[in-house]
Amino acid sequence: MTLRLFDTATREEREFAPMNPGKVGIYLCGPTVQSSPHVGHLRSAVAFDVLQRWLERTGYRVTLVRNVTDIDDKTLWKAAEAGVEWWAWALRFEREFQAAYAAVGVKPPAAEPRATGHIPEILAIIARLIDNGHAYEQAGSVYFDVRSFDGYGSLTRQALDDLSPAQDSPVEDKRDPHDFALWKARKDDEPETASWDSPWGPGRPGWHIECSAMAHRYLGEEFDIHGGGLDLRFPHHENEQAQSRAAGYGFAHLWMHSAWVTQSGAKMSKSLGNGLLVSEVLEAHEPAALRLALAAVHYRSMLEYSASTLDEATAQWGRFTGFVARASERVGAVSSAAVAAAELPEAFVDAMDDDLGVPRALAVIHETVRAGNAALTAGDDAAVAAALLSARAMLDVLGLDPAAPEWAGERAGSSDAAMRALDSLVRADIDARAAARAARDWGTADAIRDRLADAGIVIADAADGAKWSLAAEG
RNA sequence: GGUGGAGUGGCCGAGAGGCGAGGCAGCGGCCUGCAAAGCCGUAUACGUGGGUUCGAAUCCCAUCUCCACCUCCA
Repeated sequence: MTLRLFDTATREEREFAPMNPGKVGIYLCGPTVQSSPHVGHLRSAVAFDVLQRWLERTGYRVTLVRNVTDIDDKTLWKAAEAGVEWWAWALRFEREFQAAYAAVGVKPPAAEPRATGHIPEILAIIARLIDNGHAYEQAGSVYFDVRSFDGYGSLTRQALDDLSPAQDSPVEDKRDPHDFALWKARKDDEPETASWDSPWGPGRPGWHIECSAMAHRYLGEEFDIHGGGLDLRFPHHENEQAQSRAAGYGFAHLWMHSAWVTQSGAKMSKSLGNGLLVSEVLEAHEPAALRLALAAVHYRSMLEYSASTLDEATAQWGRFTGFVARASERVGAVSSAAVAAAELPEAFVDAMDDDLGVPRALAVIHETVRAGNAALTAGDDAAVAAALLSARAMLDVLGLDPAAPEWAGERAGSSDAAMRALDSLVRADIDARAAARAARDWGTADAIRDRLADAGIVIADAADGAKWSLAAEG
């Protein structure tokens, strides 16, 4: 079976066929950096990170471009309100987004272009659209002429006459109320640093044009996959596609959209103010657990977030890390090269090939871990080794290999100096408790265990002596 | 009004005509000095009403409820 992906444009799963054998170009709409990231933003990033990892695992070389929209109405407005330069405001949140992505193990993209860094490309594509008769200038702004382009609405099946008018600019300047701004003339109350010279006078890019310009610059006239959150389908992606195709470019072959994180059924969003900030969540939970929680639901299904979501994910993560730690101790650690080369169970491959069926893939991982734990109890080291390799290889595809550098060291077993110091202290307690137990002095033994537990250290007795680990957060 | 999506056991979530995915929580058991971890077992589940079929959570018809996009939004 080969990879099949759901294409928003055709509303069906399509067999993935790259333009160039062995290579995949992906353009992913990144954040508008005007406020702090919430877990919904991370869901989209994690979904496409899993896509990238699966493509890479199955032999593709992936070029993923994720833009940063560092100028828009809200950025200017919010920065002004805060009395900060708009570019400083944008950079502050760009850094927050980068930190959040890194925290949950999202691979850095091949390119991370900013809108304001691509004004020449934006001007070029606008000029091309004017020459083509698909755009027109009006009072220093330039608008896309939706009526001039037959394909308008094809991505999301919208009929122009049924839509509410676009409200990004004064309707009176437009030929059709659905026309949208490619270039916005500078307004008197906007800072001069937020405008650039153009053939139509000083101004700044409209919201959609930057993606067309940057996708063209980094991925060419046509590329394989364009991704983003569900809310971007219309108008953003519809407009992007219209601009690029009207300019004569083939643009994206396949469109993928990730679904919401909801709370009590309602979408989490900046404007609703019900967003759970990444920084808040990570204060109380491990980043890997957050990643697991976000990845565990199919990317096209709503993810219902509640107080128990992270607790459950933490429990599952504990199962994975616990098994990997115990199995590695028993049969020896597996190299990352071996993990990368390991054969994956057929059921796992089938699940991932079926439009990234992570929930089914996770079920295979759980079954593997259970079998591995049973083998550990039975003393079947060959089976333990096989389960360990298989489980780590599958978890690696999801970006959740507990032994990978980004997660190793979160728990006990770290080579970090503080952990070594702690280990030496805890060992003294473990020895004292062992002595008490040998003397059948259960009261003393339990008191030691309780005291360590209060400090967040979990003691587990095993056949070959007691082991300690840090309790899971949350 | 237009477009798209969803209703599955206490909870989260797969599946999409026929052996009840998986996880979390719960309950029973094994193991343990007691625990923890682990293992084994454990469920009148598929919004409602009809219909098709030997058989439907899965197909058809009707109906209710919820959500999203069409304004910034992952």
